[in-house]
Amino acid sequence: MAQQIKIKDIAERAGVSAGTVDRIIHGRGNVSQKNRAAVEAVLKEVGYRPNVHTSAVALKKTYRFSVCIPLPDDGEYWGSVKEGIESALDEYSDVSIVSRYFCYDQTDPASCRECYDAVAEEPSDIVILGPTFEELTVDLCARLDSKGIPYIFVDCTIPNTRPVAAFCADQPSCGRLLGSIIRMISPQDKEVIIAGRHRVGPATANNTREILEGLFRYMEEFSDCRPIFPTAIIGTAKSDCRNELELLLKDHPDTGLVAVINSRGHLVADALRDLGRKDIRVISFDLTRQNERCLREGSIDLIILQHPEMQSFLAVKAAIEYLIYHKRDDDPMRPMPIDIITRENIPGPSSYFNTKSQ
Amino acid sequence: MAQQIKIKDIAERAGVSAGTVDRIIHGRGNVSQKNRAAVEAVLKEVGYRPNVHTSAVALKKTYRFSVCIPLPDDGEYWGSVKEGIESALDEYSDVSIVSRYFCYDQTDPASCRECYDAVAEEPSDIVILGPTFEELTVDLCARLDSKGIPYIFVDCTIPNTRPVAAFCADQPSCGRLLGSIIRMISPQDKEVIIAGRHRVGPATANNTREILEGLFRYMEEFSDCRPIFPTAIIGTAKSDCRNELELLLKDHPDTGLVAVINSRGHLVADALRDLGRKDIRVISFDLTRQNERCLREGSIDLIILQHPEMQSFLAVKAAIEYLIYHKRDDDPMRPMPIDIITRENIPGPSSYFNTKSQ
DNA sequence: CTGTTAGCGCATTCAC
DNA sequence: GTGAATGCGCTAACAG
Repeated sequence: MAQQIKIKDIAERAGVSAGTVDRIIHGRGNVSQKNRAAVEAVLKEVGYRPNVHTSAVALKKTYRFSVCIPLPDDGEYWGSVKEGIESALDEYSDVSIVSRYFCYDQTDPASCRECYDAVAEEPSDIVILGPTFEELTVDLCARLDSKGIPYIFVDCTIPNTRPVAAFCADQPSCGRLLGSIIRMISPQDKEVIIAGRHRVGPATANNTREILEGLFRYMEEFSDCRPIFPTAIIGTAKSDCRNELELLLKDHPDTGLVAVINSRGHLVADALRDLGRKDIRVISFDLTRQNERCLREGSIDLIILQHPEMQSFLAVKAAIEYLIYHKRDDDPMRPMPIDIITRENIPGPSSYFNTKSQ
Repeated sequence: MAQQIKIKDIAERAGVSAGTVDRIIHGRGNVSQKNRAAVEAVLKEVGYRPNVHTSAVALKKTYRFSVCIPLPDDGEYWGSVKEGIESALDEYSDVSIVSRYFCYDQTDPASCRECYDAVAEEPSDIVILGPTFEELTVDLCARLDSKGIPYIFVDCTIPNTRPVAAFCADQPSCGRLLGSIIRMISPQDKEVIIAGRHRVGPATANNTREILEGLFRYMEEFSDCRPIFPTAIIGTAKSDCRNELELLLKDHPDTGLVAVINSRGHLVADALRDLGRKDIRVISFDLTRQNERCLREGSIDLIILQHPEMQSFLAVKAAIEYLIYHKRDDDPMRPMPIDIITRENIPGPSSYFNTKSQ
């Protein structure tokens, strides 16, 4: 197929040695203007693509990956992120990587700051970053930039940073998608409750806000469904959720659908079950273990999913490609798919990209 | 991380040379019982995993891939399959592969037979097979088996064959999924039309039949929606579709939804538009270019999608892994995800697995 | 049957 | 500043 042209070939064409070509390719300096020009001409002409395998073989360097994400609870969102990372490290076990996790409490800016400080001090070759607090992250990225440490975002991206890549779903689209689903499945003449607390203040992540923005914009365009009540009923504790929900339903007995804009749909589903309201449909984000259970039980109807394990898998892959040959795109954004999951198409346990054996 | 143990190490441990170990790993014979036992013991103990890169480097063999699929029209289903293959060949351009396509008319058994004959004669290292006609495929596979040529299925699997792997979505689940969507979005007190011709006879592919089976089984379980009319209105020609649809709607004016069980949803959508029936919702399978247009226009509401380009991408990947080191699983099935696509989550043009550059 | 050896393409070190 | 030389881990050909 393609890719037959070797470094030696272009060396020959340019009338230099392989070593010189290599120096130019890797921008390692110590090359005369004349040779540089000659080689670059050939390089441009032939469209050289290095052989991944031989590079990897020759480069016996061990790369230091720092992974900085919120605490990954098993079966929860960030747990899936971690799984994707592990699975990629396994898939690419032929490149020598040592990974180190730095995890913070995503509800606690202080914890995040502390964690970020550690990351900034760590001598990493690359950082994979699942950001929550915007300002802190901008700060961390500036520090990494100044130390020349590249970083890759998963889950969401942060303005005013310079990541190598960012793997995240478009949040406003998620909101619009939610809107369109609501329009489609909301029982006629019923009210809809939008549930999920939107943390406020400068320390907040964008995702929830962007989802809501997308949703509301969509709802303005298609104003053919009953009024919507943005509320904040989802506390961490089960009882809170149930009580708030009960109060709300007293005011709005004609509710036909609850849309949860975070991963806590299972709390709502269970609360509704306890309240004996089987007639109310539930939509949630994220296929956490609890949500999957509710989906199977039928107490959650739909899940909107932005494959976290795929995002992190691809992040590791991109990191490797960046490090081995300096693959850098102008636009770091890697738009990730958004899926709709029902009981009938729950994805299997093994991620798609991994073959089964081992 | 893992993968530090080299072939040389295990040779040392077993008290033999690297060459012997290699012979055993590759089942190339010419090894004494004693040495074989010793090496296999060590092998099992240490859980050796060969280094992909060095294998690929050392093996400068050029692999011959034969791809045998229905004619890939641009923007249609099998066009996506081809795209996935090309994209994988590009991704793995560092292994030397020559690919050759053998395409047949999926509506014509004679064409398929002829094509299969050519494939059976071709000296391939591996065959990637998108089957349509069951009996012919069983026959081809038997011939490939007898010649020792491995094969991998995409899109669907065929009983009584021995593929290395099979990348396909579970069709009955697709049917059940369709059922659940119908239940969710079908307007109350409206009828539902199931559209799509189910070719009959021994030469038929399974997919459509299995989808229908899944759908009907699901509908039996949840009999809370209005009667369904399995019909066969979708001809190849536009005018046929429109006429048949018009007749049908005369008998069933109260139709609220048409579910198309193949990729021809756009024909129905356009026909409904021509008939001025904007009130009828449309679901279809497969995100072909035409269907994507209708989705954007709003004339198709939902698409059920079984990422054809992902299936074929993974098929090529599996083929490479199988050839380079004889990775073979007991169960060839690789269940593929099924997605629900609306206007708001149409996947981007670049497939997920490929990074953008080059 | 078995050990030894050459070489895959590239990155890097070391003489020149 | 530059070319030649070495080795990464593995495969396959070759010599015993």
